[in-house]
Amino acid sequence: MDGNTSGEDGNDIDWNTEDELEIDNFTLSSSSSLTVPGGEPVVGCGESSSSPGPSNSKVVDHFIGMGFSGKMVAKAIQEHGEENTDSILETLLTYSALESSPQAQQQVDCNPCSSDNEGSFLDDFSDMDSFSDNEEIINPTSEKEKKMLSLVNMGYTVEEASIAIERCGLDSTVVELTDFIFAAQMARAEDVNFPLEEKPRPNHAYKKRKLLEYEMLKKKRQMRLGNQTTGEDDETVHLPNPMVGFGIPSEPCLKTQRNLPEGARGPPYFYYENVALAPKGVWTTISRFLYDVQPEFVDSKYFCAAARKRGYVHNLPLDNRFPLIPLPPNTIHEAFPLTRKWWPSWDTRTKLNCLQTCIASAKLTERIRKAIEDYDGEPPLGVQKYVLDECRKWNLVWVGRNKVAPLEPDEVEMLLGFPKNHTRGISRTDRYKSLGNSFQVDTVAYHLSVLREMFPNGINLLSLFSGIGGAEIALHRLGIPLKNVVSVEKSAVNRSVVRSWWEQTNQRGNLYDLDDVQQLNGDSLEHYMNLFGGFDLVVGGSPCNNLAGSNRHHRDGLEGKESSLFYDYFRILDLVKCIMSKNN
DNA sequence: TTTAGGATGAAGTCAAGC
DNA sequence: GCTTGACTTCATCCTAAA
Repeated sequence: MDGNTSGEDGNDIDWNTEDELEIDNFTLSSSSSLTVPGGEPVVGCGESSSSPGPSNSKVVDHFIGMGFSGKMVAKAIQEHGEENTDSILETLLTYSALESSPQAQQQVDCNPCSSDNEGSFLDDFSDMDSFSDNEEIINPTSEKEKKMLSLVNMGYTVEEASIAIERCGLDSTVVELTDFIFAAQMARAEDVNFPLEEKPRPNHAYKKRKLLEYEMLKKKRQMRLGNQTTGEDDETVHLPNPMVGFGIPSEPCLKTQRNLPEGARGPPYFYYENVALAPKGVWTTISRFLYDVQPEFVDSKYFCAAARKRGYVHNLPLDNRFPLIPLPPNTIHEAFPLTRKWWPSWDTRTKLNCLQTCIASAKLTERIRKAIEDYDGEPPLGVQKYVLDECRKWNLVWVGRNKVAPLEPDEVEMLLGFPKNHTRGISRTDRYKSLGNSFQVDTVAYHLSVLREMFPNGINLLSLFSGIGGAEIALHRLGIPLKNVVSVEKSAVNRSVVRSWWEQTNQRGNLYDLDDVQQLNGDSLEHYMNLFGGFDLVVGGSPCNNLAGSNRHHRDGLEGKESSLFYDYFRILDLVKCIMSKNN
């Protein structure tokens, strides 16, 4: 398969449903003709009331007779006048539906994209602005109602929508209104005194906009799955024991075939990574968003001398995987033979624990030295336990008599499969941090190895949360030419590491490095995809800060400040799938 | 301002024992 | 089945020194 060609797997996917439009157009009345971002009018599909408006109380009786409350009917008539029965009915149906079940009104087929609608991408909220503007032109008398509909369609209550419009003004865009509501919601959630009168600060606007995207994505997901997802958030994804995924080099044939859900089939191939030991429900959510693909949980201790329990969600084939050669050292003593001389018999470790972003201090190693130096032979069991606990916790190795030490950065590089001195040149603290947040290259390469036969002429890669380029290095070491790489990484230090590696390895392709996944929208993606014909692979390991057990302060799950960027991975992947589907 | 050191547990998995 | 304890965890915040 050529790098620029699309696979056939995705051809049977129904890409044609007007998903975004269905999300936006919650209205139940056929009388509602709205203009969408692409400029095409969309007509609702519900029943309409086209009968001429009867006069006075007959209108009230008419709607009360249909089952609406008198109060609701009066309010609707007050808003639209007795003659405008279509609008009255539309409002009544909306209010009624919202009172019963807002979610129930969104039972629509929600395909990931609208292939006929130019520019109608989920991330592009300027579309929503224009949506409002167009409404204003078409039907200025119902502007408030339409804006309320847009807001309640996003999951806000009628009360929240009404207050937002009242406080921000009728001229406000939908985005401004949602920003306002989010500011209030966040303030309530954090129990912070955030007066409703206070307009959201500009520097918070983008964050709240992201949260809006997240809410919409969640709804989109719920709609796609229908009632199946209701109440299933606590469903636990069980971790395999042993954690060997679908196979490891020493046991490669555990599973070679699987039936991917239809929505997961490429193009492009995708590969997502995060910590396996995340709070309950996280992997269920990740799996649901990523097209119901079951995660592959792998501990990198089966690939190298250090544990690294990670979950990988991908749509790659499973057969004919092969490991990177040479195989990395598999035990501590193989990796660090000089430690063997000083290693006490009562330290039975053969593997290191997970390599993290911080290391033990010199004072701790000094305390350990003092704790054991008084004993000529083996220290008492209590001392042994203290020392072993600290050694396991901080991944200490024996470097002298009674002397333990943390791993040096270049040793961490080696264990994780990076080239020697890959991160050299940045501060020691940054090296540990960047390495601790990176892929284990051999593990990732084993999964990606199936791409080598498919892309002999090279690959176009979209690398999100690139870090220090673990995915790029894995592909390079696999012998897969990197034709075009769009690498998105927030840290300038990490970007410089990847750029330096790119130049030192004499890559013939093109590296485009960007700094913020949140600013990667449909337009920029289309730009790059038109430039070189689409992406073959979308890789990303979004921040784990709020998922990792080591985080004592903000282990907030996928709703955490950093870890919520997972939804940007999904958003961008979904956009790429949409654009590629549209272009084929 | 940058860098490094030190103090700070909870949440979850797993195996053993009952 | 349940309980218990051992074990593990891509970290954050504050302070001091350079």
